[in-house]
Amino acid sequence: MTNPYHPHNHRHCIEDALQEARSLCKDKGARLTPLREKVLELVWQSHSPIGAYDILAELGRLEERSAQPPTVYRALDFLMEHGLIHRLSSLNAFIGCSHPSEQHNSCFLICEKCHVAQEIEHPSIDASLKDCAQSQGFKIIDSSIELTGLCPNCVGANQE
Amino acid sequence: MTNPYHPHNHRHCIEDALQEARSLCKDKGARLTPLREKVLELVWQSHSPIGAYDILAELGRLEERSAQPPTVYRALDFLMEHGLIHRLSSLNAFIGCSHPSEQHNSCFLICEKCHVAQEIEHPSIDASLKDCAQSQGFKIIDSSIELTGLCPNCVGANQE
DNA sequence: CAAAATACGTTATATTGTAACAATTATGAA
DNA sequence: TTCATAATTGTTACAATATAACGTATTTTG
Ligand SMILES: [Zn+2]
Ligand SMILES: [Zn+2]
Ligand SMILES: [Zn+2]
Ligand SMILES: [Zn+2]
Repeated sequence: MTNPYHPHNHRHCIEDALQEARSLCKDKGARLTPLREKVLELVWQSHSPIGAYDILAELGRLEERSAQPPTVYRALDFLMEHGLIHRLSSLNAFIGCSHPSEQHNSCFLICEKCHVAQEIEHPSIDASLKDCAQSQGFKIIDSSIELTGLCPNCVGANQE
Repeated sequence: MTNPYHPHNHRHCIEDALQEARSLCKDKGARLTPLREKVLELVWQSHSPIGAYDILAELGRLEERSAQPPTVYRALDFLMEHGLIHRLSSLNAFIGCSHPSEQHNSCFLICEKCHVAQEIEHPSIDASLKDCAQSQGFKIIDSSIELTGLCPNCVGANQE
């Protein structure tokens, strides 16, 4: 998996994500329409979360007739339902899922400076959360784990 | 600490929270004005998160001249700055902090059915998050950990 | 007291997200 | 194919959450 903090040919990230999405949707009989695919591509345009209205603006730049909010939100809903993107509630923004084919609870490290959000997977986090919830008799249905701070690239850099 | 899922005299929760807030603010030289205290009291009116506009409505019911959004948001900002309340970004809502005098990362169990949100603290969660971030070279500044599901009270109850 | 800082009031507006219904397109059975 | 149905998208209007900007009042400090 590509490290989002290092320079890399990001077209590969996009192409891989689109390819995997097509494959997953085909398997599930879900219709990844051109609009939905376009929105997914825009979400993947960087490793930073993007807002719904930014996606809307990008769509507007591309098409002659500009789309309306429900169009974008519906596409985002579809993509979330099928695990292709995640919503970061602390930012009201969306980001591509780095491993949509595996069932997982998402956990993000969000850099305050460069805005890269890395999805991490660490069994110990899942385990400790599950333990803790279980000890309270709480049944987890969904989780939102978002850690904000400084990524390895930015933690050393002097604040300007 | 009172268990929010069990029936209890909630006035005690409110009074304790207000008392501790007064004491903490006094120590820090922070001004817990009547307005800020009133908002804190409204946040503590239950163990469920409350939205800013619900607080606004409550204020409107109580005072003759109804307050405006900035008034409420400023009070909420103050209360957050001093660790007296937390914001649950997955709900766009606010809840009283159960242990404002201790430095901590908040972690919430939010019941989808009864809407009670319990703040939990478990060293193993903090440890695993810190470990995980550290292994990536990421410096955590703030965390938002919100687990949604069914609380012990509701997990057994039949869905109506 | 006067000056400065802080808090609050007020108006307007930005940002994010949905409800409702119409038009279109894809799907699948007859 | 052809019609009926379901799914998707378009469109309008609006709800819900949050903030900018500026003026007024209050508190603090010298
Ligand atoms: Zn990339
Ligand atoms: Zn960074
Ligand atoms: Zn209580
Ligand atoms: Zn419950």
